[in-house]
Amino acid sequence: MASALSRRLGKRSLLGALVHTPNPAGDGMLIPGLIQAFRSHPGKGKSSYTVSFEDGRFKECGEDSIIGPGFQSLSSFSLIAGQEVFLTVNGREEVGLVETHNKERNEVQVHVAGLGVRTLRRIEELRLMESRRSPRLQELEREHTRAGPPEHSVGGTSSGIDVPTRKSEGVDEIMAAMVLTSLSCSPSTNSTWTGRYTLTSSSITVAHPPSPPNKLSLHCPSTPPAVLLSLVWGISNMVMGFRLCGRHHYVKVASLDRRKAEADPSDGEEDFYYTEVQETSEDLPEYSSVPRSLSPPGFFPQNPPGVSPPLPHHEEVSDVPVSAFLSQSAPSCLWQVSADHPYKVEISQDPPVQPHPRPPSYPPCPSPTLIPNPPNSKVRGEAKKCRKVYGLENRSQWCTACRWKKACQRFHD
DNA sequence: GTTGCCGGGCA
DNA sequence: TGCCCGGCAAC
Ligand SMILES: [Zn+2]
Repeated sequence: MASALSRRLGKRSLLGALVHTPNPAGDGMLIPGLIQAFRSHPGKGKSSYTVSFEDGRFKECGEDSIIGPGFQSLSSFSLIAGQEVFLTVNGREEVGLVETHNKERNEVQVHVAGLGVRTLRRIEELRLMESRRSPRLQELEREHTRAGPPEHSVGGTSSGIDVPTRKSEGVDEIMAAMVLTSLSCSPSTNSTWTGRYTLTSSSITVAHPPSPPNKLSLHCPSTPPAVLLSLVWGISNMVMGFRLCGRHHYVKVASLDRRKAEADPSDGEEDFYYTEVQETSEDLPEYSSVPRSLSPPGFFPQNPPGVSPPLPHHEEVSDVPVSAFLSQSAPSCLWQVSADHPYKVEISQDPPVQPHPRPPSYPPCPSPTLIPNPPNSKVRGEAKKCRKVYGLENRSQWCTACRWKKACQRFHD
């Protein structure tokens, strides 16, 4: 493989799913949003999700206040007048506005302006999202759900990491979560990579609540800890900015083979690769060094430039983006960061303060570092391997790989 | 020379 | 898949 750099990591999840939640403004309207982050509360048996709204706000929602595939059904909610809903009228999908909702009798009066009619429906017949499929199929599907148990538990008390077995209409673009806790580095053989980062874990751990100093655990032997600067995500990738050895690094982590992961959900994992996309030198205030164009336009209009989409840590709407805190230590809870956004990642020429693109002198950085190795260079691991440890005469004590003259399994570098 | 291990062969 | 080894590059 060209980049020689792929790692399996991450759990597929609901991240990126289009859902509806009660408007944080409190007007009772159910408004659309995207699942941005997921958090499990170990021991509590409940999960909460960070939902972003079209106006750029964020809210952390309990799973029982979210409507959508893999979450609650609309039936358990009260609709207020003015709520936009979709319904099937004479075999065609129409959009209408709720006028009244009688919960006891399960009657919702909907005004379908397009047809100039008012109709009385049960709430089960209403949808918050436009269907892409034919209403006929919708009806059939509804018959099915009525007849049998749901495919997966979406009950309000369900706990743990629920991975949907089905994706939502219009949101079949659910992308796997991008998650990682730590990176280690070793020589690279690819020119676009300025280092080889090996994911050593499969989750991104973000302390809760995030608090400075933001530290990213880089499992790079004999390097100082890296300081996380930013997490910015795109359609199928995430750019992580961190400072190490006095330099700023931007590593793009992207989904490698999504289709494969889709086809094999039992696997529960997905391939990602990551690439260093930018490196600048120090002297920048933190959070000011994120490539600006990385901020998702559109969906996060209020993001201050240079700040990643937040991982809110409050129950209420969070207007202030919060940077992530990555820690090697066991976190109290786990965030998974969505890697799915409707925009393209472009790496901007983020102008560092200092005008020279490559100053002749870098601050000293211990080795191994994230500095690139010459392409195609083959580096021998530091660690002593079975052969050396046990000696030729004790070949029987070697690990199998060593016995077979393969890469040692017992003593990793 | 020694060590680590890739790539290939064989059963 | 398990096993072995030629050969090469890093030390
Ligand atoms: Zn070994």
